Amino acid sequence: VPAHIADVARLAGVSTATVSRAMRGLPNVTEATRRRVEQAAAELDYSMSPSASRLASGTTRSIAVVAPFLGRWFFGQVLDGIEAELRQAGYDMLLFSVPDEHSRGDFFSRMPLKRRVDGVIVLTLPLQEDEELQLRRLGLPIGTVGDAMPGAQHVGIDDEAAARMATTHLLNLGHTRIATIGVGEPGASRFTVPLKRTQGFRDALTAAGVKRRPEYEAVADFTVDGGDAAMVSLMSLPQPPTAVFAQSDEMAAGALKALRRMGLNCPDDVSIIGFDNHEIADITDLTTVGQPVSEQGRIAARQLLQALEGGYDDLDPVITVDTQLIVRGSTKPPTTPHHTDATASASTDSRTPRGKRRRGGRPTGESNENG
Amino acid sequence: VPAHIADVARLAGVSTATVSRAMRGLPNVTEATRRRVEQAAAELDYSMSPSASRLASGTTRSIAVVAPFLGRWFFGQVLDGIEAELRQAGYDMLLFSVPDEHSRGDFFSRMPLKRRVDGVIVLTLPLQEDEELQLRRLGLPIGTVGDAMPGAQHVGIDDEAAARMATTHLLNLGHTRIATIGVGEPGASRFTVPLKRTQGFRDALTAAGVKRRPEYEAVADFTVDGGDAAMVSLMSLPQPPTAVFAQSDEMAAGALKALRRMGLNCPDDVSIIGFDNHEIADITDLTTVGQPVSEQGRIAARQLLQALEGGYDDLDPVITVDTQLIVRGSTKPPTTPHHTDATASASTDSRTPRGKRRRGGRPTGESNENG
DNA sequence: TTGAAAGCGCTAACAA
DNA sequence: TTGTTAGCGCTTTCAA
Repeated sequence: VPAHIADVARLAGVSTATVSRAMRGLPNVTEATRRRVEQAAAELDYSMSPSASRLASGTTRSIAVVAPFLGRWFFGQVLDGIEAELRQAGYDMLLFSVPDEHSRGDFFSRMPLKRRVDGVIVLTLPLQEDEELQLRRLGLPIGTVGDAMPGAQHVGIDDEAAARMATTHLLNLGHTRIATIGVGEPGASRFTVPLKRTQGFRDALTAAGVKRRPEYEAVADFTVDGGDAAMVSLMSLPQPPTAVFAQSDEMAAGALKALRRMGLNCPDDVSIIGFDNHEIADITDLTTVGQPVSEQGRIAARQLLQALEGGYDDLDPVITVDTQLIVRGSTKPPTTPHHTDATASASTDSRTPRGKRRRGGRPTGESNENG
Repeated sequence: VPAHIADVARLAGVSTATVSRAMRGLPNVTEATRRRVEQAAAELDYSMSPSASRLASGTTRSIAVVAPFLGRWFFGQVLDGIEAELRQAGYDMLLFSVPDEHSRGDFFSRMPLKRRVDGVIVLTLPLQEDEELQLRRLGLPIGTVGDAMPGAQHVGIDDEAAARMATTHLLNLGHTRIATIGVGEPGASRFTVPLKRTQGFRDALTAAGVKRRPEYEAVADFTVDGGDAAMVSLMSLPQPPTAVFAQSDEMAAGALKALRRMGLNCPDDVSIIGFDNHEIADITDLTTVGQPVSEQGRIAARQLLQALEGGYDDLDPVITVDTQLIVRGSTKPPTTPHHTDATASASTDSRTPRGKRRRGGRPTGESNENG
């Protein structure tokens, strides 16, 4: 039999209202009273009933997180960041995953968040217009990570600048036959990440005076297998690329797999640069563009909490975190041609510091300060 | 202004009690009435308040999942399985992560689950005695995945048999200098997985008449870096092993990294077998022991729901799922010695079918049927 | 700063 | 099968 607020009130010699105030740390309670209440609560091993509290207050102190997958590295990292921040603030975290069309349709039609949470964080989920509408009709503050949504708080990276940085790294090594893997299927979804990264890729080529070749832009779905298949088709071209910018480390890993199967070597035959600084990038010695993933989750959570606790106004609608070039063993100058230099240059503006070294003898990194 | 149950009742021309019954699909409602209620609810865009429902019914229709990390592959996979199962049953999933001593102490002392959930699933979290006690005092049904807890439902694999299978694979290739990576620090925690896997490792050696060497049992913490460090120390022995059984794919990946750095080749210089069939195993062409991870989450959730919905009794207290040897390119006979055969044999009992081929030309696999 | 009392929106007995 | 009604355990006015 759990203790009730009335039991605590009785033991502390105050009213239930005072217990409620004291337990929630409201300001209008004497220190002495608060202490007595806390002691009584401890003695009775009291903890309030969230349902009763929620019903009475109309606030849930819960946040929903909606993600397409839970089992992928990126989402796990973001979740970790969100969880840490929410727990610290005493909020509950409800998890919803919408991996396929079915669960997704179900989710958006039934909107199981309805009177359940105070806010929502959406992770890299390209929403249809009507889905967005459904979400917005909840009337809750919404945060997004990785893929922006008009009108919602957003934290992410500058995908275009990061892609330029990756591509420029390859250009600076002397490559000119550079392909990218990850281009979205035309009009397939509203997943904007590949659009932006492809744009950055093209811009870097243009800036370097390298002609864009459509056959060097391979569609893939950000999975290992997708990267594998894309690499196979790239290497089957009459003139295969000497360097590849994979728009995710998972696709890069697939590309490496494909090369191995074809008896080709990276970086001797083809240089590959990935994106994310996934754990497999470290393991496979993959040059990549690092982004602070769980940090983005933490920021998104913090922003949402801030919106809830009053300060809707002084909220940055968009927060952009830095990316960073991490050079490992998967990129090097092409075997034959004109090698210029091994330094990347892909910052958003020309004031970006160059040649920063990371502490502790880890790979050379260059920051891309934006936001 | 959201509609209330009274509004629906009015519109449907019934009482609130009937609305409640109809909406929850209770049996004692006429089809006609139910339809009218549902129409009214749809018309008013009504959805019940979970807090009110919980307060009145005393049941939360929520499950807590407690995990040490959210960002690691294994946990993400399990979560995915749990989430799918819970959502289907209309349960909410609350996530708690306890990555460090601080958050862990906080969690177990404040027990934020108290009146919040109907059941708990604990993922591979080796609990201290008092923590276990705290959990049990909640009086809720508890399920565990990966690391058992006395008195709680459990789903997992037969770690000993699986480790025997892995080790026997190396033995059958002709190796005799076989090390393992992942042995727990003596008495460090109650994390039983490495204990069991090490036991299986030793048993396989003994069964093959190979003498056990203490220096071939390297302590590591199931991370990439831990595997790396362990591999370095193994290869620095006067007589380094020719084959290594890493007790997780992440440690195996670390071992591969270490080898690469030392200028050694896998499998030419050292064979490595991992454990889990993590995505990196596929990527790095690693022979490993596969286990159905998200499936274990799904099963754990299903069991817990079953316990909640009445059938505490006819519940298997322990469910063991099969593991499977997945042979890839990281294991081969040692360069010099006596090669016997390339077939593994590590089943729990002698009736285990042998030499099963997986459909579709994937790597040879052998099932380890237990449970 | 504290207390009294009226809800918050539903569910579960019980009665019909 | 349906309705009536008394809670579920808090929070929040409002008054003191």
